[in-house]
Amino acid sequence: MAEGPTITTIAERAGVSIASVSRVLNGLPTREETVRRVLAAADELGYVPNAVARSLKSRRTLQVAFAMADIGNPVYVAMIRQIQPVLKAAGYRLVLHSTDADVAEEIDVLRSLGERYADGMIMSPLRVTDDHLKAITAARAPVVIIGSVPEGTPVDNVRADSGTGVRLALDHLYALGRRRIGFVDGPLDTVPGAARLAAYRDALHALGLPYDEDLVEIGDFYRTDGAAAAARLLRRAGDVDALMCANDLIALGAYDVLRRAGRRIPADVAVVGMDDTDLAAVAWPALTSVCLGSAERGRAAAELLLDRLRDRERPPRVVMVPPRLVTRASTEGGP
Amino acid sequence: MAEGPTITTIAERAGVSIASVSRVLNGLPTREETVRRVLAAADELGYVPNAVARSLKSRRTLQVAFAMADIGNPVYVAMIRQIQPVLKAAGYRLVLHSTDADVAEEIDVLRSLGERYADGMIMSPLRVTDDHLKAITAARAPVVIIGSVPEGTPVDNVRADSGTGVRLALDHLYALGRRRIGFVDGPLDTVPGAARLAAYRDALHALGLPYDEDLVEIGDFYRTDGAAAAARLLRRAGDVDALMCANDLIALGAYDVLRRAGRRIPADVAVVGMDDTDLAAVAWPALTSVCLGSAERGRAAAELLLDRLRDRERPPRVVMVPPRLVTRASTEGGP
DNA sequence: TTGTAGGCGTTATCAC
DNA sequence: GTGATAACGCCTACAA
Repeated sequence: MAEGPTITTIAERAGVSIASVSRVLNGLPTREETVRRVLAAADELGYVPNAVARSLKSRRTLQVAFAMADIGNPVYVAMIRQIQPVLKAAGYRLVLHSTDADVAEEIDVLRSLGERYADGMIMSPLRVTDDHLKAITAARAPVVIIGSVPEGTPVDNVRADSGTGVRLALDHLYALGRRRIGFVDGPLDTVPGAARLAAYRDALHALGLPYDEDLVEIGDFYRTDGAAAAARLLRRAGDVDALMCANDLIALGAYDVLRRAGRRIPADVAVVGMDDTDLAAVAWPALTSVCLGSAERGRAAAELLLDRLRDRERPPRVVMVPPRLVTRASTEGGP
Repeated sequence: MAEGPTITTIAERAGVSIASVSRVLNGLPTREETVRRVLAAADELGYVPNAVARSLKSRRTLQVAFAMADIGNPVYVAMIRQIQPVLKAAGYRLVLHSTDADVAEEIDVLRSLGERYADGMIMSPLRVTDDHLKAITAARAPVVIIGSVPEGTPVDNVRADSGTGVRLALDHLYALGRRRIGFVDGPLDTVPGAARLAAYRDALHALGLPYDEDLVEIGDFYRTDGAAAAARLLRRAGDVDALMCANDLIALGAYDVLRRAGRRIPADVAVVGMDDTDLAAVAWPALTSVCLGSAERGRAAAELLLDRLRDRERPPRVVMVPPRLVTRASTEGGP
């Protein structure tokens, strides 16, 4: 762990100037003899270029940050799995930020881009406040948002269509003969929470079903909150025959409650989740879930960002990833 | 996204030297008037210090890298969840590397520390080859290994005791009356794969049960491989009444196969996994699993590394995290 | 083709 | 207390 060699060390060893060393190392035209001596010296010394010094000069860090609410949610893991190889192939490292969906922390992370430790950032916020929008446009490096931002916001943006997703799920449940379809949502001040509730109402309307407040409960996007909310719903509307859940974690929470209440899935209550995470396939009965394309969204975001890093001036782009219903055992068969 | 302000900009604006700016910004004793003018200028300009320049000077990046096989395995997610906050509290960012358990890539990642983009690294390799050991000791920054390295290797090291873990599981199965206990392992050239097989043999011996080759199958540490291996095992040893699996993913693969074969869990075949990931609790029936303390190991590794960054000279430390059997429905009741 | 020198933005050591 | 000034390691005009 001695002091590492620098181009100066190499220059001395090879008997040339540091400029020549730099040229050789960067493949610029150089006399063959010089090339040989420099490479030999570099090799003997085990030289590795200092990324920090290079960054200071080049004004590029070859790092990209990814900020999400909680890496415990498999949705984000699915995104990272796609983001990482795309970045890596382009020579970028990935820096991770967990924000706990805390607005102040997300703003902070955006502001931290001013430290120039990364060339750009991918962020997947649950809430998008005015402060977010300000921080995004003020950010010192390009930002790609996974999630919906207000129309016209000048930001590269990858969005899922959870509205259509809810619609797909409700159509499916309706086709199975379910008529008392409950909805367990996440917080209404989050973008997905609000969008999914609206979509639920619209879908009911389109199906000619009444909107019944007793059938709706709000928790948070975690399993335990989902369980609590599902329990409340079940108490209020015991005749529910299907549960639409705003994500897979909530759905698994609902599983726990339904089991404890002695309701069979799907015979008594069909359950649909959202995000189609790995958990959906593992759960028993396997969980029908609306796939919002987390993997595709991650990949698209990474590509948008790389593209943006190549051309800062191109107009912002919006990528829509269509939803897809993945039916499994939790909705098979009738009531 | 204009060129960001630097201490030079501030110095001009405040009518002082860059040295004074630096002093104020670093809280060194300065005349009050100067402090005020500098802070005012910095504030007006929205100054944020450049992390790269600071790193070049200070020779610290305030970044730590974490390298693991595959972020798709919840074990690593559990580690990250602990590592991240610990690092963050100490002012470090987290850089992520997925290596696919590829030895060459892991060596590469270790070597990349020579670029000095991180102050240290936490690595959780499946295989530990001689090349690993060489690369680790040659690394230009401190490395903490999660997993077992040969006795006496001068490296900070956090290890689980999967041997004892296997023993706990087999004792449990034996107590439940199981006598034909199969074992689905991962590759034998991995450290955990080899250790767990040895432990399986020892445990059988201690219990007075014969070692039967037909009861052992090797796959990889993924669900599909686990399923294939379990299927082979089932064909060869149809009378198996329990399956010990080398991790949770394998166990879930075994679930699939057992179900397809019409075997009830646990009535016909009890199943035990390893790692006690989130999946174990979600699966149905809930999976009994040996908790190897992924979370604790992550936290311990982060703390070892931070500690090492404070004192490069202290002797290497080894932290052992004891295993714990978490019993769930997949092993309840007798044959 | 090669070397000298300046600068990227900070910190830190000097004199003043 | 404060201001020049020299690093940190690299890249790149510009000169030779």
